[in-house]
Amino acid sequence: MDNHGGWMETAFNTRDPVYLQVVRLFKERIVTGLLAAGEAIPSRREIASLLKMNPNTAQRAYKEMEEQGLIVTEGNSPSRITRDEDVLRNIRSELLGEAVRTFMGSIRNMQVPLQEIVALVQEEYESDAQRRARKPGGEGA
Amino acid sequence: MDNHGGWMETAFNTRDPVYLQVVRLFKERIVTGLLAAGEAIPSRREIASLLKMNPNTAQRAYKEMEEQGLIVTEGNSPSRITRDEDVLRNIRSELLGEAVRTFMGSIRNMQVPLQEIVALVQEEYESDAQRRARKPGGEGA
DNA sequence: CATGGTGTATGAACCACTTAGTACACACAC
DNA sequence: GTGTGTGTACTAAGTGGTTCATACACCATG
Repeated sequence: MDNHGGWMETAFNTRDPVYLQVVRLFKERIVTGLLAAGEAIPSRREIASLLKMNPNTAQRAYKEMEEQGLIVTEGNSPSRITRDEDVLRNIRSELLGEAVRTFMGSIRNMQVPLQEIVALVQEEYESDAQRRARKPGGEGA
Repeated sequence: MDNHGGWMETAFNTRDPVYLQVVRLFKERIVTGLLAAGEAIPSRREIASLLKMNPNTAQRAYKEMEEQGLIVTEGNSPSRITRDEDVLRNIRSELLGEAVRTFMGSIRNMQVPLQEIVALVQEEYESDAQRRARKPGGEGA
């Protein structure tokens, strides 16, 4: 594997703090099963190198994950994804719920009929699927 | 009317720039018909006072709207909502499309089935409606 | 013509985040 | 023990964008 576990293909936006985007990145990889409970993750310096960021930013992201109970670190061995199934289970609904609430909140004042919202979501969903089909994307496992 | 046209009831978040939130606020009021084509809007200093912000922030918001063709200003008379129907028509789909794209993009990597997304959206929609029912909210016109 | 309103311009101040630099304790391999 | 890797901690500096403070030109009104 020459893309170092798929970390390279990541693009960050300039709006949100990078360290939070890293946290989100890990959460998404956990949700999709790319990262399993108890699995070792790259060191701070390594992930910083892969993601082309300052090691301190990586450290901040890891610290944040540590505080959220997402990863655990003992001694100076590589940090690992937590084995707490409750925590892991909650990530998905947390991310999903947050996204839905943000979305609905952003259009709350516009009085959009539910039917129209659903239609737009479906439309975008299929449009997404098509984009995915054109570009192979990375489903290696 | 003692709430000065309904401007007072506005709450801003600390995440996004205030001036952009103001722009969005105007767009929403246009979409919902609270602001009509050609209608005069408050002066920079006035809106700043109503919204409790610095006049320069208001100025920046207005400048942004000016550049987007949303409002027009001639001389030192009050700025007005544009009469360009094309522009006005596009605001709704612009806001809506942007929201949907952001939402779907934020959950893209999680491989959530369309069915589940729709269910969550419906759920949040009804939950919203109930919140709205409890608190009268402001539908004065 | 002075006063008070308008829109406009400009530079300083501020703030969160990022980066940089350095340091320390620990552990494993040679 | 030396070297290299790990996690951790702290301070300082830089950066980009937002907001604040102030000033100016214009126009209407009295």
